[in-house]
Amino acid sequence: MRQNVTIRDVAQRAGVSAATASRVLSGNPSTSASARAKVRQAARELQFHVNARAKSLRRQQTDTIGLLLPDIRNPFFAEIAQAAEQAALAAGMTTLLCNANESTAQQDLYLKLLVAQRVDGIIAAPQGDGSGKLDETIALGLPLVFVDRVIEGVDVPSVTSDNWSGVRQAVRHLVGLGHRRIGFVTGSQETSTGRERLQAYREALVRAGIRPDKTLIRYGNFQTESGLVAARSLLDLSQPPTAVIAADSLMTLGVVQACNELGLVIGETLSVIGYDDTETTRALSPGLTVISHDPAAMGTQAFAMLRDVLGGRRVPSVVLPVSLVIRNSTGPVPLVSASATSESGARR
Amino acid sequence: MRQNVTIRDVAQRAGVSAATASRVLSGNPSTSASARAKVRQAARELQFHVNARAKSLRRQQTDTIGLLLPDIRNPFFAEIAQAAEQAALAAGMTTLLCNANESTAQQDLYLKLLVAQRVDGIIAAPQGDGSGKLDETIALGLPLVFVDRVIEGVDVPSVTSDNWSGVRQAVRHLVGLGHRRIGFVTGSQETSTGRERLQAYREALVRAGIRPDKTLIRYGNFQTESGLVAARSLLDLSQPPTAVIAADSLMTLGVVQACNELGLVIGETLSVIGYDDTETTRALSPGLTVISHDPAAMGTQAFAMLRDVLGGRRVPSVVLPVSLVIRNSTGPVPLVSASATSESGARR
DNA sequence: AGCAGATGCGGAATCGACTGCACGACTGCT
DNA sequence: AGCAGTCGTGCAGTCGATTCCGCATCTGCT
Repeated sequence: MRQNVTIRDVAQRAGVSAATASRVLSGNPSTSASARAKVRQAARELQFHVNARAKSLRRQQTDTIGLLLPDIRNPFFAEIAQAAEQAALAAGMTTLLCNANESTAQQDLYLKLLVAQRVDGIIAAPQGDGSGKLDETIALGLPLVFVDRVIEGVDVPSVTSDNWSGVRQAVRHLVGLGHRRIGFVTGSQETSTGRERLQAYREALVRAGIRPDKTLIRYGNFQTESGLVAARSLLDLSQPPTAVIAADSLMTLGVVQACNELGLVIGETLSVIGYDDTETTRALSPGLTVISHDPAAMGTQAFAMLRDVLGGRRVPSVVLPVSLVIRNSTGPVPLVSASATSESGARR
Repeated sequence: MRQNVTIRDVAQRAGVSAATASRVLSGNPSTSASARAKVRQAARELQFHVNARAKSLRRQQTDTIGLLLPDIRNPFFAEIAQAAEQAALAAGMTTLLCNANESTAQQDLYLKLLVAQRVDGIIAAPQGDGSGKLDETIALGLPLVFVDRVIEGVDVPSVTSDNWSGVRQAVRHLVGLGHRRIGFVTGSQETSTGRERLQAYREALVRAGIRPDKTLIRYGNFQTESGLVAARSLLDLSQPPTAVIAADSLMTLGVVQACNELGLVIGETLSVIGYDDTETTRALSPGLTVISHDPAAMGTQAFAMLRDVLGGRRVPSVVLPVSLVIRNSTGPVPLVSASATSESGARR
């Protein structure tokens, strides 16, 4: 049998009661030096590892947080995960990773599981409108912090980044280069980021005196493949856009893949602005102009906020700034538009 | 107070004993239809969520696995994580994510934590030579499965991919194109993959009748930055290689970044072979020739193996095949070598 | 009617650690 | 010497769910 060593065994070997052993091992100061020495030694000899489940049953606190993310394969969320998890570790807390797979159903499944596990709190990049399990969880009073995404209308502190400003800067940059037909590949409208970025795109166009054109908008799902499909479809238009903005890192990759497929020269025949400045985007050539924010900071910050909530403090939401990193994937409008030369030209 | 609803409350409301309530909720067949109905209803009304910690204390089983990976930001490991975690979820098990940060010390910290949490088993991509906590954990008899990486000499089933064959194919491909000065950016020698791939590189060169040249080998740490530094240094040689192989996905990105920086045309002035066929590599242009394996399959397989171990079955290790995906980043040796034109030419 | 066997249920012990309470020993003061 | 206060310790109860054991009831058969 594995791991039967209980605190009682340690106590016995040390010649003290379990109560004393417990006090020594949990650093309770009212213990004698001799008891401390004997218990520590016994624990070492027996390779004692406290049973965290039993402990948390008694203490009514698990030192565990849930981290509910839509997709860990998305480098943006991977960064958040890494940062949050390292911060938790430093605070002596364990992280339960929950990968909702961009599915509200699976998110609900995981929320149930987190409640059952009696995690002390949850950091989530939520999905959906807050109906279902998410509302229930909030009603339960489980400490919760949103990261990146939010649910409108619920009172939960959040760390997000400034989607409006990011997209506005991107559109302004393109307009400044003379673009007027700007395509937009948006993410799931089930998410706040998906909605906000799309809205920001429309608004920024209007401000620039351009009437938003439905045919230039494509709805993706934050996955590479959807970006690829969206871009293909945009570029297949009889009047294709001269620039495309993608609203998330993976979809950005999809757009770039589509350009490569079609042999477009990014930054010349087509301008592209991506989302998230990841190691990937930095490896692309030509360098990608991106809306950049700081997922690691978001993760760290989210954990700090959760600790505050756990500590009973009231914390305000934070919106982190974003910046537009201009590289070589954006340029002036070509004299002849993207695929006018090849396909749609032939179509007339 | 949050979540005080215990099974006793449910039992009371349903007018039965806690024992019966427990039996109903855990699907024990010896319950009457009427008890089932009453208990289920009461549980629903009270929003009862079983306390998983209490349950596992009693059952001596936690339905939780530990997933110990070196770096979740590495897309390769993110894929493994996602696959393993989804498989666990489907089996009704929770995943504790442990990000060792490519550090043996942190790995040990996490192993301690996993033991304290009494996870049922661990899937790990281990680090180091097995001394320290890893050996202790094995000695404890905690079910363990290695994924991607192994520790030599310990008896733990593993899912790995065929590093030897992958690198051999890569070298052969380059030699076939006429390359004889082939640089190699290897990963941490603290890992089995780091060691095997380097060894395989040396061996493949010898087989091809080329004497391995120490000056063409650079030691990275599986991070992008190290690949960048390594590639810069290789390309800065007075006799730079005409081709470079990178031994992991992130370092591959680093190598590509270095080439972009120096303005080298990948596939012409320098041939590059990367590791792992991720969505990133597929977005690069020119398309990257890569040694490809299947992290998702590794993750799924690793979980399946762990279940077998948990079930007391004896499972053999598995080595998954790899393939060389040839794209456009590899080409014949240029007439004038990579930087001979620019730098080293000027140096003479 | 009488009996064996099946079935559903409740009481109580249990998993492992923590902690309130009480007690004995010791110190320092009057 | 006597007393109050401090300190270290152990006993036993508790957290919430599961499960062994035994009892009562019911069914079906002779």
